[in-house]
Amino acid sequence: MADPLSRVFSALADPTRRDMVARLAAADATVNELAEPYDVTVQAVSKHLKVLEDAGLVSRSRDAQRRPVHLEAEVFDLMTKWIERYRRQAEARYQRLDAVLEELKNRPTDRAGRAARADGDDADKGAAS
Amino acid sequence: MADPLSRVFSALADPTRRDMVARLAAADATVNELAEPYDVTVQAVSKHLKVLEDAGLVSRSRDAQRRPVHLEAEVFDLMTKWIERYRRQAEARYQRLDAVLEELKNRPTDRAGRAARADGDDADKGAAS
DNA sequence: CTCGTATTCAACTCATCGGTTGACAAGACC
DNA sequence: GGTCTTGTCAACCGATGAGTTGAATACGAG
Repeated sequence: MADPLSRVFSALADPTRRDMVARLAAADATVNELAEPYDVTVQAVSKHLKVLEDAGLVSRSRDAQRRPVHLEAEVFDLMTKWIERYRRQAEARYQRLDAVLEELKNRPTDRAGRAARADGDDADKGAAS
Repeated sequence: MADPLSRVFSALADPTRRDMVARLAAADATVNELAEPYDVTVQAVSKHLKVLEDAGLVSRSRDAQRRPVHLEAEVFDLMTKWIERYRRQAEARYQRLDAVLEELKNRPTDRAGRAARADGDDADKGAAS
């Protein structure tokens, strides 16, 4: 799964990982500190951190044998941008719903869907698996 | 995987699904229309739609044997709220980084991480797997 | 050098995911 | 009533994910 957006979304699709991010938003922490509240092994948490790190959500520095984990908030922008784009688009479409209905009335032989098309903006194309 | 947030994130973790959402933002579409650009079977696309529907991102009405698919933009808010919350928190923390460093200087015997803690806001708690 | 602590690596299990093929249900069309 | 179209359901397959245990690495403290 190469693309960054997929990595970020799927990293946050796990409640444990989301909780870690929430805690890291408050303060940096070591692996052991992070692991403490959950009843899974430290190894499992280490794996979760690797996922978050691969997604760019988190970075680790080095302090003796400790590896403090730090939240990288910038990556959030990647998601918010994607989301906001299509949310706005969908909402705009909702706003002019009456206009669409109007156009459908004018061509009753045509099937739905087709009519409203053609203003399509096909970003993210070719990203299909 | 019960919780709604996980469902939404993981639904959007797939590029094909994300592309469908992008196209649905422009216009409603039938399953076959949606399937056309991808070189997978219609059944696969039907499955993808089920995932999106379970996440609440999409709804289907009935028009004879067709099932027009419609994007439900409201669910996006769930994500944006979550994201914005922790992004803001993390950025605020970044802003007052110098203050934190100051405090660390005052207690040089204490280990990092510990010091910055205790202002923690532990939302989403109990959501851990 | 040895010991304890913090973290990761390796190998394994089990469940879920994305995809397939094949059969089936529901309507429109003749 | 047949048949074509649209869509879903069921069973299966290979890959990946989240978890485990057990061993290895890296470093600081005696």
